[in-house]
Amino acid sequence: MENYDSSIYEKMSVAVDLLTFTIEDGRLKLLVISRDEEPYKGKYALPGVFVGIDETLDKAATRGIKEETGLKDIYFEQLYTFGEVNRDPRMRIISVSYMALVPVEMLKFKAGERTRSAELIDVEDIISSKIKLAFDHKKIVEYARWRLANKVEYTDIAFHLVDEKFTLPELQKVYEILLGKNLYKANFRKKVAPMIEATESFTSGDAHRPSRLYIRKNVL
Amino acid sequence: MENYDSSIYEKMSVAVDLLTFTIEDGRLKLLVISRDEEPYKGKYALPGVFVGIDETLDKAATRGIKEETGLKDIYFEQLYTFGEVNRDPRMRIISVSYMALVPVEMLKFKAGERTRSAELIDVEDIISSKIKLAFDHKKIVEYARWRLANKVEYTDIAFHLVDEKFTLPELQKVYEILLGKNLYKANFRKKVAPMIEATESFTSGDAHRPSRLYIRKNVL
DNA sequence: CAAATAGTGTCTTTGAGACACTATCGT
DNA sequence: ACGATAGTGTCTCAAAGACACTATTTG
Repeated sequence: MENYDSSIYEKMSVAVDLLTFTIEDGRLKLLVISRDEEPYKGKYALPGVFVGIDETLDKAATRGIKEETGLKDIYFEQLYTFGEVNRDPRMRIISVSYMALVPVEMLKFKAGERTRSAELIDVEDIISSKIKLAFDHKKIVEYARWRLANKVEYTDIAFHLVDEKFTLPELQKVYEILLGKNLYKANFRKKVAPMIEATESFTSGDAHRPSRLYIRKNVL
Repeated sequence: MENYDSSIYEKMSVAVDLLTFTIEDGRLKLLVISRDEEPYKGKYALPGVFVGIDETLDKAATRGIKEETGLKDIYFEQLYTFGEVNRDPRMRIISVSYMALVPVEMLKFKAGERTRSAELIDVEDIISSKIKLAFDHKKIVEYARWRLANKVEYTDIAFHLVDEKFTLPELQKVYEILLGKNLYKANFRKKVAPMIEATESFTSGDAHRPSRLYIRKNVL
Protein backbone atom coordinates (compact mmCIF):
# COMPACT_ATOMS: atom_id res chain seq x y z
CA MET A 1 0.00 0.00 0.00
CA GLU A 2 3.05 2.16 -0.27
CA ASN A 3 2.06 3.04 -3.78
CA TYR A 4 -1.45 4.33 -3.60
CA ASP A 5 -1.96 4.70 -7.30
CA SER A 6 -4.56 2.04 -7.54
CA SER A 7 -5.47 2.92 -11.11
CA ILE A 8 -4.20 -0.39 -12.38
CA TYR A 9 -6.42 -2.18 -9.93
CA GLU A 10 -10.04 -2.24 -10.87
CA LYS A 11 -12.57 -1.57 -8.22
CA MET A 12 -15.16 -4.17 -7.42
CA SER A 13 -18.55 -4.61 -5.88
CA VAL A 14 -18.69 -5.41 -2.21
CA ALA A 15 -21.73 -7.14 -0.77
CA VAL A 16 -22.80 -8.27 2.64
CA ASP A 17 -24.38 -11.72 2.80
CA LEU A 18 -26.60 -12.40 5.79
CA LEU A 19 -26.96 -15.63 7.71
CA THR A 20 -29.88 -15.21 10.06
CA PHE A 21 -30.19 -18.19 12.36
CA THR A 22 -33.04 -19.07 14.64
CA ILE A 23 -34.40 -22.12 16.38
CA GLU A 24 -37.82 -23.40 15.40
CA ASP A 25 -39.45 -26.69 16.36
CA GLY A 26 -36.26 -27.85 17.99
CA ARG A 27 -34.19 -27.38 14.83
CA LEU A 28 -31.61 -24.83 13.77
CA LYS A 29 -33.07 -22.83 10.91
CA LEU A 30 -31.63 -20.33 8.46
CA LEU A 31 -33.46 -17.49 6.78
CA VAL A 32 -33.17 -17.69 2.99
CA ILE A 33 -34.87 -16.09 0.04
CA SER A 34 -36.04 -17.70 -3.14
CA ARG A 35 -34.33 -16.23 -6.18
CA ASP A 36 -36.71 -14.94 -8.83
CA GLU A 37 -34.08 -14.13 -11.41
CA GLU A 38 -31.27 -15.85 -13.20
CA PRO A 39 -28.79 -17.10 -12.36
CA TYR A 40 -29.98 -19.78 -9.97
CA LYS A 41 -33.59 -18.74 -10.53
CA GLY A 42 -35.88 -20.59 -8.15
CA LYS A 43 -33.04 -21.64 -5.90
CA TYR A 44 -32.68 -20.62 -2.32
CA ALA A 45 -29.96 -18.11 -1.53
CA LEU A 46 -28.66 -16.04 1.33
CA PRO A 47 -30.12 -12.56 1.35
CA GLY A 48 -27.57 -9.85 0.76
CA VAL A 49 -27.12 -6.19 0.06
CA PHE A 50 -24.48 -4.21 -1.74
CA VAL A 51 -22.35 -1.98 0.41
CA GLY A 52 -22.83 1.71 -0.37
CA ILE A 53 -19.82 3.89 -1.05
CA ASP A 54 -20.49 5.84 2.13
CA GLU A 55 -21.65 2.92 4.17
CA THR A 56 -19.77 0.94 6.77
CA LEU A 57 -19.85 -2.85 6.53
CA ASP A 58 -21.69 -3.08 9.83
CA LYS A 59 -24.16 -0.48 8.64
CA ALA A 60 -24.81 -2.45 5.48
CA ALA A 61 -25.40 -5.54 7.59
CA THR A 62 -27.83 -3.67 9.82
CA ARG A 63 -29.67 -2.36 6.78
CA GLY A 64 -29.83 -5.83 5.26
CA ILE A 65 -31.18 -7.37 8.43
CA LYS A 66 -33.82 -4.68 8.61
CA GLU A 67 -34.86 -5.31 5.02
CA GLU A 68 -35.10 -9.03 5.44
CA THR A 69 -36.59 -9.37 8.87
CA GLY A 70 -38.01 -5.98 9.77
CA LEU A 71 -35.84 -6.11 12.87
CA LYS A 72 -33.15 -3.89 14.17
CA ASP A 73 -31.02 -4.18 17.28
CA ILE A 74 -30.54 -7.89 17.02
CA TYR A 75 -27.25 -9.62 17.62
CA PHE A 76 -24.90 -10.03 14.67
CA GLU A 77 -21.22 -10.45 14.01
CA GLN A 78 -18.96 -10.51 10.99
CA LEU A 79 -18.03 -14.00 9.91
CA TYR A 80 -15.64 -14.20 7.01
CA THR A 81 -15.00 -12.59 3.66
CA PHE A 82 -15.30 -14.68 0.53
CA GLY A 83 -13.50 -13.47 -2.52
CA GLU A 84 -13.38 -16.25 -5.06
CA VAL A 85 -13.24 -14.84 -8.55
CA ASN A 86 -16.18 -16.68 -10.02
CA ARG A 87 -18.48 -16.73 -7.03
CA ASP A 88 -21.01 -14.89 -9.13
CA PRO A 89 -21.05 -15.60 -12.87
CA ARG A 90 -21.96 -12.02 -13.76
CA MET A 91 -19.34 -9.96 -12.03
CA ARG A 92 -16.67 -9.85 -9.42
CA ILE A 93 -18.24 -9.56 -6.01
CA ILE A 94 -16.47 -9.59 -2.70
CA SER A 95 -18.85 -10.96 -0.14
CA VAL A 96 -18.52 -10.13 3.53
CA SER A 97 -20.68 -12.58 5.45
CA TYR A 98 -22.45 -11.68 8.65
CA MET A 99 -24.19 -14.02 11.06
CA ALA A 100 -27.27 -12.86 12.98
CA LEU A 101 -29.05 -14.70 15.77
CA VAL A 102 -32.65 -14.08 16.73
CA PRO A 103 -35.34 -15.86 18.75
CA VAL A 104 -37.93 -17.25 16.36
CA GLU A 105 -40.81 -15.34 17.98
CA MET A 106 -39.25 -12.05 16.94
CA LEU A 107 -39.12 -13.20 13.34
CA LYS A 108 -42.75 -14.25 13.28
CA PHE A 109 -43.93 -11.08 14.92
CA LYS A 110 -42.39 -8.90 12.28
CA ALA A 111 -43.36 -11.09 9.35
CA GLY A 112 -45.74 -8.53 7.90
CA GLU A 113 -43.10 -5.86 7.69
CA ARG A 114 -40.71 -7.81 5.57
CA THR A 115 -39.80 -6.32 2.23
CA ARG A 116 -39.82 -9.63 0.43
CA SER A 117 -40.70 -13.18 1.24
CA ALA A 118 -38.18 -15.14 3.19
CA GLU A 119 -38.27 -18.70 4.41
CA LEU A 120 -36.75 -20.60 7.27
CA ILE A 121 -35.08 -23.80 6.21
CA ASP A 122 -33.41 -26.50 8.23
CA VAL A 123 -29.67 -25.98 8.38
CA GLU A 124 -28.97 -29.71 8.39
CA ASP A 125 -30.78 -29.99 5.06
CA ILE A 126 -28.26 -27.56 3.62
CA ILE A 127 -25.28 -29.33 5.12
CA SER A 128 -26.50 -32.69 3.84
CA SER A 129 -27.21 -31.15 0.41
CA LYS A 130 -30.84 -32.19 0.62
CA ILE A 131 -31.54 -28.54 -0.15
CA LYS A 132 -29.13 -26.81 -2.50
CA LEU A 133 -28.26 -23.16 -2.28
CA ALA A 134 -27.23 -20.80 -5.05
CA PHE A 135 -23.65 -19.60 -5.63
CA ASP A 136 -21.10 -20.69 -3.03
CA HIS A 137 -23.60 -20.16 -0.27
CA LYS A 138 -23.45 -23.70 1.05
CA LYS A 139 -19.80 -23.20 1.91
CA ILE A 140 -20.66 -20.04 3.79
CA VAL A 141 -23.38 -21.81 5.75
CA GLU A 142 -21.01 -24.62 6.64
CA TYR A 143 -18.50 -22.17 7.97
CA ALA A 144 -21.13 -20.33 10.00
CA ARG A 145 -22.48 -23.61 11.38
CA TRP A 146 -19.01 -24.57 12.50
CA ARG A 147 -18.35 -21.21 14.10
CA LEU A 148 -21.65 -21.33 15.91
CA ALA A 149 -20.94 -24.76 17.40
CA ASN A 150 -17.55 -23.49 18.46
CA LYS A 151 -18.66 -20.28 20.08
CA VAL A 152 -21.39 -21.92 22.10
CA GLU A 153 -18.73 -23.58 24.15
CA TYR A 154 -16.85 -20.51 25.26
CA THR A 155 -19.24 -17.57 24.89
CA ASP A 156 -22.84 -16.80 25.81
CA ILE A 157 -23.86 -16.57 22.16
CA ALA A 158 -26.66 -19.09 22.66
CA PHE A 159 -28.60 -16.56 24.73
CA HIS A 160 -29.38 -14.64 21.55
CA LEU A 161 -31.53 -17.54 20.39
CA VAL A 162 -33.93 -17.45 23.34
CA ASP A 163 -36.28 -14.74 24.57
CA GLU A 164 -35.24 -12.23 27.16
CA LYS A 165 -36.88 -14.41 29.80
CA PHE A 166 -36.22 -18.08 29.33
CA THR A 167 -36.31 -21.35 31.22
CA LEU A 168 -33.24 -23.47 31.69
CA PRO A 169 -34.72 -26.42 29.80
CA GLU A 170 -35.24 -24.05 26.86
CA LEU A 171 -31.71 -22.76 27.02
CA GLN A 172 -30.34 -26.26 27.40
CA LYS A 173 -32.20 -27.33 24.26
CA VAL A 174 -30.49 -24.52 22.32
CA TYR A 175 -27.10 -25.68 23.54
CA GLU A 176 -27.93 -29.25 22.59
CA ILE A 177 -29.01 -28.29 19.09
CA LEU A 178 -25.92 -26.21 18.47
CA LEU A 179 -23.57 -28.79 19.94
CA GLY A 180 -25.34 -31.70 18.33
CA LYS A 181 -25.43 -33.77 21.49
CA ASN A 182 -27.44 -34.19 24.67
CA LEU A 183 -26.32 -32.69 27.94
CA TYR A 184 -26.94 -33.64 31.55
CA LYS A 185 -29.17 -31.02 33.07
CA ALA A 186 -27.42 -30.96 36.42
CA ASN A 187 -24.09 -30.25 34.74
CA PHE A 188 -25.62 -27.78 32.33
CA ARG A 189 -27.08 -25.77 35.18
CA LYS A 190 -23.75 -25.59 36.93
CA LYS A 191 -22.12 -24.37 33.75
CA VAL A 192 -24.54 -21.55 32.96
CA ALA A 193 -25.12 -20.53 36.58
CA PRO A 194 -22.66 -17.61 36.42
CA MET A 195 -24.38 -16.21 33.32
CA ILE A 196 -27.96 -16.19 34.51
CA GLU A 197 -30.14 -14.49 37.09
CA ALA A 198 -33.33 -16.02 38.48
CA THR A 199 -36.63 -14.17 38.24
CA GLU A 200 -39.68 -14.86 40.36
CA SER A 201 -41.75 -15.94 37.36
CA PHE A 202 -42.55 -19.49 36.40
CA THR A 203 -44.15 -21.24 33.48
CA SER A 204 -47.66 -22.55 34.05
CA GLY A 205 -50.36 -24.63 32.48
CA ASP A 206 -48.19 -27.62 31.62
CA ALA A 207 -48.96 -31.00 33.09
CA HIS A 208 -45.77 -31.06 35.05
CA ARG A 209 -43.70 -29.02 37.44
CA PRO A 210 -43.37 -25.36 36.40
CA SER A 211 -40.05 -24.07 35.20
CA ARG A 212 -38.44 -20.97 36.58
CA LEU A 213 -37.75 -18.11 34.21
CA TYR A 214 -34.29 -16.57 34.10
CA ILE A 215 -32.71 -13.55 32.52
CA ARG A 216 -29.17 -13.15 31.29
CA LYS A 217 -26.90 -11.73 33.93
CA ASN A 218 -24.99 -8.57 33.12
CA VAL A 219 -21.53 -9.57 32.10
CA LEU A 220 -18.77 -8.59 34.49
CA MET B 1 -29.05 -9.53 -3.70
CA GLU B 2 -32.26 -10.36 -5.44
CA ASN B 3 -31.88 -7.28 -7.52
CA TYR B 4 -28.51 -7.55 -9.15
CA ASP B 5 -28.57 -4.19 -10.79
CA SER B 6 -25.79 -2.76 -8.73
CA SER B 7 -25.45 0.34 -10.85
CA ILE B 8 -26.57 2.53 -8.00
CA TYR B 9 -23.86 1.07 -5.82
CA GLU B 10 -20.41 2.33 -6.56
CA LYS B 11 -17.61 -0.12 -6.67
CA MET B 12 -14.68 0.27 -4.34
CA SER B 13 -11.09 -0.69 -3.92
CA VAL B 14 -10.37 -3.83 -1.98
CA ALA B 15 -7.02 -4.29 -0.32
CA VAL B 16 -5.37 -7.02 1.71
CA ASP B 17 -3.45 -5.84 4.77
CA LEU B 18 -0.80 -8.19 6.08
CA LEU B 19 0.14 -8.85 9.68
CA THR B 20 3.28 -10.91 9.64
CA PHE B 21 4.20 -12.01 13.14
CA THR B 22 7.39 -13.59 14.30
CA ILE B 23 9.29 -14.04 17.52
CA GLU B 24 12.65 -12.38 17.90
CA ASP B 25 14.73 -11.98 21.06
CA GLY B 26 11.92 -13.41 23.14
CA ARG B 27 9.41 -10.79 21.95
CA LEU B 28 6.47 -10.92 19.59
CA LYS B 29 7.32 -8.79 16.57
CA LEU B 30 5.31 -7.50 13.65
CA LEU B 31 6.59 -6.74 10.18
CA VAL B 32 5.83 -3.17 9.16
CA ILE B 33 6.95 -0.79 6.45
CA SER B 34 7.83 2.85 6.74
CA ARG B 35 5.58 5.03 4.61
CA ASP B 36 7.44 7.27 2.18
CA GLU B 37 4.41 9.17 0.95
CA GLU B 38 1.59 11.19 2.38
CA PRO B 39 -0.60 10.60 4.19
CA TYR B 40 1.17 9.38 7.29
CA LYS B 41 4.53 9.90 5.62
CA GLY B 42 7.30 8.53 7.82
CA LYS B 43 4.91 6.50 9.95
CA TYR B 44 4.92 2.77 10.21
CA ALA B 45 2.11 0.93 8.52
CA LEU B 46 1.00 -2.57 7.71
CA PRO B 47 2.10 -3.67 4.27
CA GLY B 48 -0.76 -4.28 1.90
CA VAL B 49 -1.68 -4.91 -1.69
CA PHE B 50 -4.72 -4.15 -3.75
CA VAL B 51 -6.74 -7.13 -4.83
CA GLY B 52 -6.73 -7.61 -8.59
CA ILE B 53 -10.00 -8.02 -10.43
CA ASP B 54 -9.10 -11.59 -11.32
CA GLU B 55 -7.40 -12.38 -8.08
CA THR B 56 -8.70 -14.31 -5.10
CA LEU B 57 -8.30 -12.78 -1.65
CA ASP B 58 -6.02 -15.61 -0.60
CA LYS B 59 -4.00 -15.17 -3.79
CA ALA B 60 -3.58 -11.48 -3.07
CA ALA B 61 -2.41 -12.34 0.44
CA THR B 62 0.08 -14.85 -0.93
CA ARG B 63 1.36 -12.28 -3.39
CA GLY B 64 1.67 -9.63 -0.68
CA ILE B 65 3.58 -11.95 1.61
CA LYS B 66 5.94 -12.82 -1.22
CA GLU B 67 6.54 -9.16 -1.96
CA GLU B 68 7.22 -8.24 1.63
CA THR B 69 9.17 -11.22 2.86
CA GLY B 70 10.35 -13.10 -0.20
CA LEU B 71 8.64 -16.14 1.22
CA LYS B 72 5.92 -18.38 -0.04
CA ASP B 73 4.25 -21.36 1.56
CA ILE B 74 4.12 -19.89 5.01
CA TYR B 75 1.13 -20.15 7.28
CA PHE B 76 -1.53 -17.47 7.04
CA GLU B 77 -5.20 -17.03 7.72
CA GLN B 78 -7.82 -14.40 7.11
CA LEU B 79 -8.54 -12.27 10.15
CA TYR B 80 -11.27 -9.72 9.70
CA THR B 81 -12.52 -7.20 7.18
CA PHE B 82 -12.43 -3.54 8.07
CA GLY B 83 -14.75 -1.28 6.19
CA GLU B 84 -14.96 2.04 7.97
CA VAL B 85 -15.71 4.79 5.52
CA ASN B 86 -12.81 7.08 6.34
CA ARG B 87 -10.13 4.53 7.02
CA ASP B 88 -8.10 6.11 4.28
CA PRO B 89 -8.47 9.86 3.71
CA ARG B 90 -8.06 9.55 -0.04
CA MET B 91 -10.63 6.96 -1.02
CA ARG B 92 -12.91 4.24 0.11
CA ILE B 93 -10.93 1.10 0.72
CA ILE B 94 -12.21 -2.17 2.08
CA SER B 95 -9.39 -3.86 3.87
CA VAL B 96 -9.29 -7.60 4.35
CA SER B 97 -6.67 -8.36 6.97
CA TYR B 98 -4.57 -11.50 6.93
CA MET B 99 -2.32 -12.78 9.65
CA ALA B 100 0.86 -14.69 8.76
CA LEU B 101 3.18 -16.51 11.15
CA VAL B 102 6.78 -17.30 10.39
CA PRO B 103 9.89 -18.34 12.33
CA VAL B 104 12.27 -15.40 12.48
CA GLU B 105 15.12 -17.31 10.84
CA MET B 106 13.12 -17.60 7.64
CA LEU B 107 12.63 -13.84 7.55
CA LYS B 108 16.31 -13.11 7.99
CA PHE B 109 17.38 -15.63 5.42
CA LYS B 110 15.27 -14.04 2.74
CA ALA B 111 16.05 -10.46 3.69
CA GLY B 112 17.99 -9.78 0.49
CA GLU B 113 15.10 -10.73 -1.72
CA ARG B 114 12.65 -8.28 -0.25
CA THR B 115 11.17 -5.78 -2.62
CA ARG B 116 11.29 -2.95 -0.14
CA SER B 117 12.58 -2.38 3.30
CA ALA B 118 10.56 -3.76 6.14
CA GLU B 119 11.15 -3.68 9.85
CA LEU B 120 10.23 -5.83 12.77
CA ILE B 121 8.78 -3.88 15.65
CA ASP B 122 7.68 -5.01 19.06
CA VAL B 123 3.95 -5.64 19.16
CA GLU B 124 3.65 -4.44 22.73
CA ASP B 125 5.02 -1.06 21.64
CA ILE B 126 2.10 -0.79 19.25
CA ILE B 127 -0.46 -1.85 21.83
CA SER B 128 0.91 0.61 24.36
CA SER B 129 0.99 3.36 21.70
CA LYS B 130 4.70 3.83 22.22
CA ILE B 131 4.93 3.38 18.47
CA LYS B 132 2.06 4.75 16.43
CA LEU B 133 0.85 3.20 13.22
CA ALA B 134 -0.78 4.88 10.24
CA PHE B 135 -4.51 4.70 9.45
CA ASP B 136 -6.56 2.39 11.68
CA HIS B 137 -3.77 -0.13 11.74
CA LYS B 138 -3.38 -0.17 15.49
CA LYS B 139 -6.93 -1.46 15.82
CA ILE B 140 -6.14 -4.23 13.37
CA VAL B 141 -3.03 -5.20 15.30
CA GLU B 142 -4.95 -5.29 18.55
CA TYR B 143 -7.50 -7.59 17.06
CA ALA B 144 -4.82 -9.88 15.65
CA ARG B 145 -2.97 -9.93 18.95
CA TRP B 146 -6.15 -10.94 20.71
CA ARG B 147 -6.94 -13.66 18.20
CA LEU B 148 -3.42 -15.01 18.45
CA ALA B 149 -3.59 -15.26 22.23
CA ASN B 150 -6.91 -17.01 21.90
CA LYS B 151 -5.95 -19.52 19.26
CA VAL B 152 -2.81 -20.60 21.08
CA GLU B 153 -5.00 -22.18 23.68
CA TYR B 154 -7.02 -24.45 21.47
CA THR B 155 -5.00 -24.89 18.26
CA ASP B 156 -1.43 -25.71 17.32
CA ILE B 157 -0.94 -22.29 15.77
CA ALA B 158 2.18 -21.64 17.88
CA PHE B 159 4.07 -24.27 15.93
CA HIS B 160 4.24 -21.91 12.97
CA LEU B 161 6.52 -19.64 14.99
CA VAL B 162 9.24 -22.21 15.53
CA ASP B 163 11.43 -24.12 13.09
CA GLU B 164 10.48 -27.49 11.75
CA LYS B 165 12.66 -29.07 14.41
CA PHE B 166 12.34 -27.43 17.78
CA THR B 167 13.00 -28.06 21.44
CA LEU B 168 10.26 -28.00 24.03
CA PRO B 169 11.80 -25.09 25.93
CA GLU B 170 11.69 -23.12 22.66
CA LEU B 171 8.09 -24.01 22.02
CA GLN B 172 7.16 -23.26 25.60
CA LYS B 173 8.70 -19.81 25.29
CA VAL B 174 6.46 -19.12 22.28
CA TYR B 175 3.40 -20.14 24.26
CA GLU B 176 4.47 -17.94 27.14
CA ILE B 177 4.96 -14.92 24.92
CA LEU B 178 1.63 -15.34 23.22
CA LEU B 179 -0.23 -16.01 26.44
CA GLY B 180 1.62 -13.35 28.36
CA LYS B 181 2.35 -15.57 31.35
CA ASN B 182 4.78 -18.21 32.50
CA LEU B 183 3.94 -21.88 32.33
CA TYR B 184 5.12 -24.85 34.35
CA LYS B 185 7.22 -27.02 32.11
CA ALA B 186 5.88 -30.30 33.43
CA ASN B 187 2.32 -29.23 32.67
CA PHE B 188 3.27 -27.73 29.35
CA ARG B 189 4.85 -30.97 28.23
CA LYS B 190 1.77 -32.94 29.12
CA LYS B 191 -0.36 -30.53 27.15
CA VAL B 192 1.65 -30.57 23.91
CA ALA B 193 2.57 -34.25 24.09
CA PRO B 194 -0.19 -35.32 21.65
CA MET B 195 0.96 -32.78 19.08
CA ILE B 196 4.65 -33.59 18.94
CA GLU B 197 6.92 -36.42 17.89
CA ALA B 198 10.39 -36.93 19.32
CA THR B 199 13.42 -37.09 17.05
CA GLU B 200 16.78 -38.60 17.95
CA SER B 201 18.56 -35.25 17.68
CA PHE B 202 19.60 -33.06 20.56
CA THR B 203 20.98 -29.59 20.98
CA SER B 204 24.65 -29.42 21.90
CA GLY B 205 27.37 -27.03 22.95
CA ASP B 206 25.45 -25.36 25.74
CA ALA B 207 26.75 -25.47 29.27
CA HIS B 208 23.85 -27.54 30.44
CA ARG B 209 21.86 -30.63 29.62
CA PRO B 210 21.04 -30.95 25.91
CA SER B 211 17.47 -30.55 24.79
CA ARG B 212 15.73 -33.04 22.57
CA LEU B 213 14.44 -31.86 19.21
CA TYR B 214 10.87 -32.57 18.25
CA ILE B 215 8.78 -32.26 15.14
CA ARG B 216 5.11 -31.54 14.86
CA LYS B 217 3.04 -34.69 14.74
CA ASN B 218 0.70 -35.21 11.82
CA VAL B 219 -2.73 -34.19 12.95
CA LEU B 220 -5.24 -36.97 13.31
C1' DC C 1 -51.71 -41.43 42.00
C1' DA C 2 -49.69 -41.69 37.45
C1' DA C 3 -47.29 -39.33 33.88
C1' DA C 4 -44.39 -35.87 32.76
C1' DT C 5 -40.91 -32.60 33.18
C1' DA C 6 -38.17 -29.47 36.64
C1' DG C 7 -34.65 -29.35 39.64
C1' DT C 8 -30.80 -31.11 43.23
C1' DG C 9 -26.98 -33.99 45.57
C1' DT C 10 -23.05 -36.41 45.04
C1' DC C 11 -19.66 -39.71 43.28
C1' DT C 12 -16.28 -40.35 39.62
C1' DT C 13 -13.15 -38.96 36.15
C1' DT C 14 -10.19 -35.82 33.88
C1' DG C 15 -7.22 -32.20 33.29
C1' DA C 16 -4.89 -27.91 34.96
C1' DG C 17 -1.84 -26.11 38.30
C1' DA C 18 1.89 -26.27 41.63
C1' DC C 19 6.15 -27.90 43.15
C1' DA C 20 9.93 -30.86 44.25
C1' DC C 21 12.93 -33.87 42.51
C1' DT C 22 16.45 -36.05 39.12
C1' DA C 23 19.48 -35.72 34.67
C1' DT C 24 23.20 -34.02 31.80
C1' DC C 25 25.87 -30.81 29.84
C1' DG C 26 30.36 -27.22 30.00
C1' DT C 27 33.82 -25.25 32.85
C1' DA D 1 32.01 -30.00 42.06
C1' DC D 2 29.09 -26.15 40.46
C1' DG D 3 26.03 -23.52 37.72
C1' DA D 4 22.69 -23.83 34.45
C1' DT D 5 19.00 -25.65 31.95
C1' DA D 6 16.39 -30.17 30.56
C1' DG D 7 13.25 -33.29 31.94
C1' DT D 8 10.08 -36.34 35.33
C1' DG D 9 6.88 -37.86 39.34
C1' DT D 10 3.26 -36.81 41.97
C1' DC D 11 0.07 -34.21 44.96
C1' DT D 12 -3.80 -30.91 44.90
C1' DC D 13 -7.73 -28.78 43.23
C1' DA D 14 -11.40 -27.53 40.09
C1' DA D 15 -14.31 -28.56 36.32
C1' DA D 16 -16.80 -32.00 33.45
C1' DG D 17 -19.35 -36.15 33.23
C1' DA D 18 -22.54 -39.60 34.94
C1' DC D 19 -26.41 -40.93 37.48
C1' DA D 20 -29.77 -41.31 41.09
C1' DC D 21 -32.78 -39.00 43.64
C1' DT D 22 -36.57 -35.45 44.97
C1' DA D 23 -40.24 -31.79 43.57
C1' DT D 24 -44.39 -29.96 41.45
C1' DT D 25 -47.69 -29.66 38.20
C1' DT D 26 -52.25 -31.64 35.36
C1' DG D 27 -55.67 -34.98 34.57
